[in-house]
Amino acid sequence: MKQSIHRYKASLFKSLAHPLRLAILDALREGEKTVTQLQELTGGEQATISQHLAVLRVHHFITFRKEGTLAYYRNEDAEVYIFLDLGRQLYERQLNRHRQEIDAQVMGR
Amino acid sequence: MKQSIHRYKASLFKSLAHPLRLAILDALREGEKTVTQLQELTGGEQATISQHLAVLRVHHFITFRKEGTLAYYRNEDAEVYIFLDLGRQLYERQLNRHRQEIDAQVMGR
DNA sequence: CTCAAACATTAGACTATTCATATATTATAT
DNA sequence: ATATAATATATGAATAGTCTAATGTTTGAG
Repeated sequence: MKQSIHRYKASLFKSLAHPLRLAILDALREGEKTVTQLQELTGGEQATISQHLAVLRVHHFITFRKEGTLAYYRNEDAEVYIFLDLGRQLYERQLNRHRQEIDAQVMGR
Repeated sequence: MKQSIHRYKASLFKSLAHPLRLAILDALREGEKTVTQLQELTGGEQATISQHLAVLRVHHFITFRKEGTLAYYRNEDAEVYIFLDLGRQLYERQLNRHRQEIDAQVMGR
């Protein structure tokens, strides 16, 4: 049924729809990072980062390996980045459209 | 700053992260639809549909024209569909990975 | 002018997300 | 055995998103 596809797809989008999770994914573009490193790179609290990592793990965007007391997280599917980059194109076009709207309003006065 | 990009991008993803909104966008693939038609196609309540249409409008995914008492909605940026289709590929791969996980567990017993 | 149809908006209840705080857990060092 | 560092998890409060029901608005018909 189409509805269940939409439900699943929506949950996938939802799991990406958070600034900190996007920041984490971006940080992992350049390879493995520990939780502490991600904390420094993104400026989030330890617990908060762990929670967001858990969300990304459940959705198989990332995976990790333990080494001693450290946890090295890494991206699990490079295709996410194609997706995220396309998302970037999308919003850049939308920003332009938005600017044009405002310009039009200003000109119209 | 990167943070504001992540915030904006997250709000964009969030606006797509709802089953009914995805259903609406899918319904609009084949061209203009009135609110009543969208109601029939997606099975949502009138008010609910209108609210979700408003969300999609704010984010410039759709636009509309009025003709008499009818409102004809249509997609505003065809690139959304490239994006949505890529999303589909993403989750299909994840489903497969998930299935493999389960299989591995079953085999391991 | 009045009514009905199509749609939009508002208000409140309900549900889900998020964050911070506190508390586990695990591994290593002493 | 204890202490500490790194990470994870649980809990509750705050916030945001969603739905339903009711009300508004606009248009066209009669």
